Amino acid sequence: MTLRFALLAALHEEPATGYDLNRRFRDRLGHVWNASHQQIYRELARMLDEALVAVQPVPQADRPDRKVYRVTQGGKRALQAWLTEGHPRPAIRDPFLVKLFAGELLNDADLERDLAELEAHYRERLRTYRSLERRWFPDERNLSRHYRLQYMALRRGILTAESWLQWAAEMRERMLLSARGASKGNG
Amino acid sequence: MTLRFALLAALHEEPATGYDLNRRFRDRLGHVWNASHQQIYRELARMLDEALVAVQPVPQADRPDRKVYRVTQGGKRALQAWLTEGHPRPAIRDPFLVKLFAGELLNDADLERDLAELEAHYRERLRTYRSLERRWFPDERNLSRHYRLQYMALRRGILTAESWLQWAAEMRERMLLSARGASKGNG
DNA sequence: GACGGATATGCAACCCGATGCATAAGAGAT
DNA sequence: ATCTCTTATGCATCGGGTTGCATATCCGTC
Repeated sequence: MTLRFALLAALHEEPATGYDLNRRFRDRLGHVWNASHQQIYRELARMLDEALVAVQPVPQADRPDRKVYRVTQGGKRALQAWLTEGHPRPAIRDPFLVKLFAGELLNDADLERDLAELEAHYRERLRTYRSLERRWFPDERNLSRHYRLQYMALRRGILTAESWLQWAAEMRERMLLSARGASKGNG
Repeated sequence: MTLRFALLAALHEEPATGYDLNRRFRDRLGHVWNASHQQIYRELARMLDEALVAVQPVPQADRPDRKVYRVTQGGKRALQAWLTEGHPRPAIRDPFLVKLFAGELLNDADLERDLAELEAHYRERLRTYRSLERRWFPDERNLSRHYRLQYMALRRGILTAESWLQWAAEMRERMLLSARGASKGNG
C-alpha cells in the first residue's frame, strides 16, 4: 500500500500526471521508492475510483491528453491517517548476500565480478546524490522544514551508498587479498 | 527466485527440514534473507518436483514425520549456475522515507515516535548481531574462507544498523532540536 | 480444565511488483 | 527510409510475498 501514499505525498506537493510522477520517481525519488509507470497508472486509476485523487484532463494537439491528478480532501485525510501509523522496517532480501552462504561453491572470480559491479553501482548512486544535493539543497543551513525533510531522505541515500562502499572495501581486504597475492607475482 | 537459491545454499551446508530452515532464517539469516515457513514449504515442494532436492522422511513418535531435505546433483548445478549470474541491486522501498515527503502534514510528534521506533529496532538488531558475532565468529583472524564469507554477511548487517543509527542521530540534530528547545525549559 | 507455545507440516486466497505488449505521433540521427 | 527517443497512456499476465486457516500432539502455566 505504500506506493499509494508515496503518490499522494508527491501529488500533495504538486499536482501532476502519471508521466510526471514516473519521472519524479526515477530522477529524484529513487532513493526513497521505486515504481514503474505501469504501476503508477494502475494505482492512480484505483485512487480515482476511491476518490482519493481527482483528475483534470488537459487536451494536447496530436498527443494523448494529459491527465493532471490532484489530491482530494479524502486523499489528504487518508495520507494524514497513514502518517500517524507505525510501519515495520522493510525485510532484507539481497541476492548478493545470499551468495556468500554458498561457501566453496562461490569462487573468487565470481565474487570479484559481483563486488566490482556493486562498487560501480554505489559509486554511480553517490554521484547522482551529490548532484541532487548541489541542485536542490545548495544552502544546507537555510532550508525550510519541508526541504530539510527531503534533504534528510537524500542523506539516507548517501549514507547507504557510503556504507556499502565501506563494506566492499572490507570484502576486498578480507576475502580477495589472498587471491591477489596468489596471482603471478605482480602484486 | 532468490529464495530457492538461499534454500539450496542452506541445504548444501547441511541437510535440514523445512522447520529447521525456518528457524535458521529467523535466527541466523535475518540480515540476508527473510521468508515465512509457508513460503519455505511451498518452495521446497517445487524444488522437489524439479528434482533440485531430495527428501528423506524420518518417522517420529506422536508427531508429523520430519522430512529432511538435501541438495541433489541437479540442485548443486542450478546453484552453481546462479552464482555466476549478475543480479541488479534490490530496489529501495522504505515507508519511513516516504513519510518525509509529506512535508507539513508530518508533525514532529509522529516523526519523533517513528524515529524512536527505528532507533530501537536497529539497536536491537545490533545487539543480536553482536551476540551472533561472539557465538559463531569468536576468533576473527582464524576463520576459514567458508566462515569468513558468512562473517562478512554479518558485517553487512552491522554496518547497515550502524548507518541507520547515525542517520537517526542526524535527524534528531537537524529536525527535532527545535522541538526539544520548544518544550517547557527542562532540556 | 483452558490457554498458549513449541514441534512439524501444509493449502488457499490475495495483492503488489515485474514484464511484455500496445497505441499514437513528433524530433533527431544515420 | 528506418531507428530510436520522448511524450503520454494503459492492459494482461505471472510470480513471489503476505495473511489466514488447518491439522496433530506434547508441555508448562494459570
